[in-house]
Amino acid sequence: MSQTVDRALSILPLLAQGPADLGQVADRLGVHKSTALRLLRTLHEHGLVYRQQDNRYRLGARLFALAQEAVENLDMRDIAHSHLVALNSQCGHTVHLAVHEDGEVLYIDKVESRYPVRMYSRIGKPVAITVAAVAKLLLADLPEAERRVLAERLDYPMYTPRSSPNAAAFLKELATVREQGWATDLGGHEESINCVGAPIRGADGRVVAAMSVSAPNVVVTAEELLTLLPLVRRTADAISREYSGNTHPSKDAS
Amino acid sequence: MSQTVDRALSILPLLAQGPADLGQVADRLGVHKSTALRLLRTLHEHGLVYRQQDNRYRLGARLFALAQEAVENLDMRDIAHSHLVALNSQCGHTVHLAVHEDGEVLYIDKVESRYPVRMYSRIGKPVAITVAAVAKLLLADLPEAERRVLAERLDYPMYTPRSSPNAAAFLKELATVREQGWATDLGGHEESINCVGAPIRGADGRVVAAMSVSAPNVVVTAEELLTLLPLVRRTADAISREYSGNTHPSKDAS
DNA sequence: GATCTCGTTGCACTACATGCAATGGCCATT
DNA sequence: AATGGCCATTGCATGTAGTGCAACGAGATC
Repeated sequence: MSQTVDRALSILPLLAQGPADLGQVADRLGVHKSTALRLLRTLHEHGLVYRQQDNRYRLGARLFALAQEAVENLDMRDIAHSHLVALNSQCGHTVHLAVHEDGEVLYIDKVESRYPVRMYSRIGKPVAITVAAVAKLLLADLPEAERRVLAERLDYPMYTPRSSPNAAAFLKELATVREQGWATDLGGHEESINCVGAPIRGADGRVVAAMSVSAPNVVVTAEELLTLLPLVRRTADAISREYSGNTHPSKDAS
Repeated sequence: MSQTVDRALSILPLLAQGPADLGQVADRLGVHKSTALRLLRTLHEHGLVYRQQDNRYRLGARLFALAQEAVENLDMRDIAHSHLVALNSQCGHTVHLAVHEDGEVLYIDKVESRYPVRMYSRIGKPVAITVAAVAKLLLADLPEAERRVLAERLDYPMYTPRSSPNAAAFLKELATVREQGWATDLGGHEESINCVGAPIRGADGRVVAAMSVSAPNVVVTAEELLTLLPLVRRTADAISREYSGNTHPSKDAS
């Protein structure tokens, strides 16, 4: 909508691939060097790009600060975290929390076996949207039309023989998930990893987040993991209730 | 330099504090609502902001993706990582790698005791620049003038009684570090945590990064930790050599 | 059902971003 | 050393594109 801003922001994914000098940026943007220079300067002032000694530009530190702050200020993460930790201490396995956003699914919290460390290492990396239990939960709740469009748009990489191979199979899987109110990923992403997940709903009943418990085959079989389902669902429901209670607690803060 | 982009980018830190609606954004930007709308739309198209159901905006997923990619593409991190892991496996303690960028110091890698997991949890959070060993190393190598200006600009929070209290003390500390070629943080940030660090230098001898080993008092005393200094320095030097060898290995990649 | 609030849109205006061409610094080549 | 080429930088004239205004519409509130 805004040409100038559009151009400036297009520089970021470009630099994400690696450092580039002024000429390269100008070329790939299709603008004059002086224009590119101005845009880069503005990005630099805001700390989004950094200029290294050789005059090449790369992404800047402020980007991390923003990403960090963004995650920490998510209401959902705040509310859910203690529940996730509690669940983890009961079952010992890795617990994930994820949300859906514009066709992508991303983890916003993770509690790893025994080490209650917020690991953001996965954040930003696209979740395997066609196979992850949390992804199925989040997409299963989309309106029919939106779901179909999204399903057609996706790629269906065969991580393992059990990965959803195409849109039709995926939509069928989503229908099942929608019906039963929970989801699994039994070796669909990595052969030896199984997950059980449950949806977290807002006050209006729509799915706003999803959580899952993951464990490798060598620790517990898929059947054993499934016995955790009631516990997972109870945790998810508890988070749902707490979230519905105070969705916008800090609305007055200005 | 570019007004439009400047305004658009100013929205990001604003949203980092929490979700805001169109009116709030327009007010805090000092522009008309229609203008703010256009900027937000552009940011939205690039995935940097997300529009939630209640029409409030918050930071978007693409931000995480960018931050993630940025870290993974750092030459220094690539080169250093295996060395850090090796050091960790020898001494068992937490190992940090940090760089300096526009007056901020940030961790770009971390290897935690026994769990060779890339933890980005600290990335973005400002390093305690007045006390951390890696910060001292990076700032000590700045040109005289720049160092003074920066030192004056900083805040000097007293995390513990041993924190640098003011610019004068800090500059003196930096002089020492510069002289001896290594640095410590003995309970300056957290009472019970000690660190030893060494600089990583580019081909021209300038400090381009810094690394440190951290351990709590209860595991090893400060004296014992200091015995690791030769090992730390050797590791840092090894990284320096490797880095100097091929600073820009992928320059031909279009 | 009326009123208020907030997001949205079309439009006229001019401020601002753009491309050009010229300058200067840096490195490599002879 | 001197020269030529490359690249970042800058001032300026042009006109495009961003801006604010005002009117519209949807949704909530009483």
